[in-house]
Amino acid sequence: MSGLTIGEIAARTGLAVSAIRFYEEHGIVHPVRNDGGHRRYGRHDIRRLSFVMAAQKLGFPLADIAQHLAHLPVHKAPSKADWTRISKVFRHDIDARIAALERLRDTLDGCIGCGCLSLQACKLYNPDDVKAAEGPGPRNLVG
Amino acid sequence: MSGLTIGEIAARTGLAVSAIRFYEEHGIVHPVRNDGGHRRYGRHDIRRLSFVMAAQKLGFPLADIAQHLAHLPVHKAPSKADWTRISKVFRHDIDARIAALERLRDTLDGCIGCGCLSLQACKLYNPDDVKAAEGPGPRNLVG
DNA sequence: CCTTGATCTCAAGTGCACTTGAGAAATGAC
DNA sequence: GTCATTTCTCAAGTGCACTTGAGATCAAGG
Repeated sequence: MSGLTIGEIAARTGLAVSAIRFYEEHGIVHPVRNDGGHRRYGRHDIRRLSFVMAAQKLGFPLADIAQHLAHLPVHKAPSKADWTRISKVFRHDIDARIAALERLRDTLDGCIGCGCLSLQACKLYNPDDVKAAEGPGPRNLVG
Repeated sequence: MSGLTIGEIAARTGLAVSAIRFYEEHGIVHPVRNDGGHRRYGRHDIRRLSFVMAAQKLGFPLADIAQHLAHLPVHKAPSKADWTRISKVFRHDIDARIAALERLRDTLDGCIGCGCLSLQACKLYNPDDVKAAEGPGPRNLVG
């Protein structure tokens, strides 16, 4: 029970080996080393990395995610309370995100009606409504 | 009625002058030049740029946005049909995004219940559910 | 052993979306 | 006509999130 290799972790999470090493540099995982200097991971690291992937999809920058994870125990499984606390932060953010998208959707519905021909009235142009659409700031949703 | 300067466009959209020039390089706006070689924009360019800002918040990469805008007339206001078509694409994407977030939220609710202590059962870890959360891939939502 | 494949470190490169800087020319109020 | 402000071009730099490459070492099956 010496732990999982980086390759096994990569296979289980779907991440690239290079990405996992990169995450280590940024304090997201903290593998121990075996006699040969190779990284050995615990099962809880899979969950940390899964959390990172989920959080990234939500638009959190890595630094923020690392910040959250810094509150979890490093080498053992976090307690139920630990995860519950973090999950609630997520839950809150997701709710806000959904609300923002719904506002944007309603705004767009208005635009479809008006054809966006009126610059003064256009809700897409209107700063307040653009602000209401605040949310991600993403990268590649359409692939 | 010689058109708006880049500074005026920047003021009206909230974008940096450098960003607007950058967008021109990427085919998003097509200002004309005055005798001195300075860019002159039309009012419709404000709307094009507002569209870009909204689309970026939704996670569209610039190249895709430019692709969409390529279907609008360059130097005059687009027709109602033009905007309606584009708005519908947006509407579709927003609906999908909301659905994905709702799925993720439900998943998280499950995790709060279970405390994410079971690796096998954890929905955040479960590949299918992670896939269900597919969506953005953002940058900076928390600021 | 031997060899094949995984892993190691460290430096450099990539892609996106811009920003910054330098030096020159145009604009616009006085 | 003067002068601060704005704009111009073009090259280079920035930040994030990684990937790629080079050269060396470790691990494990036959």
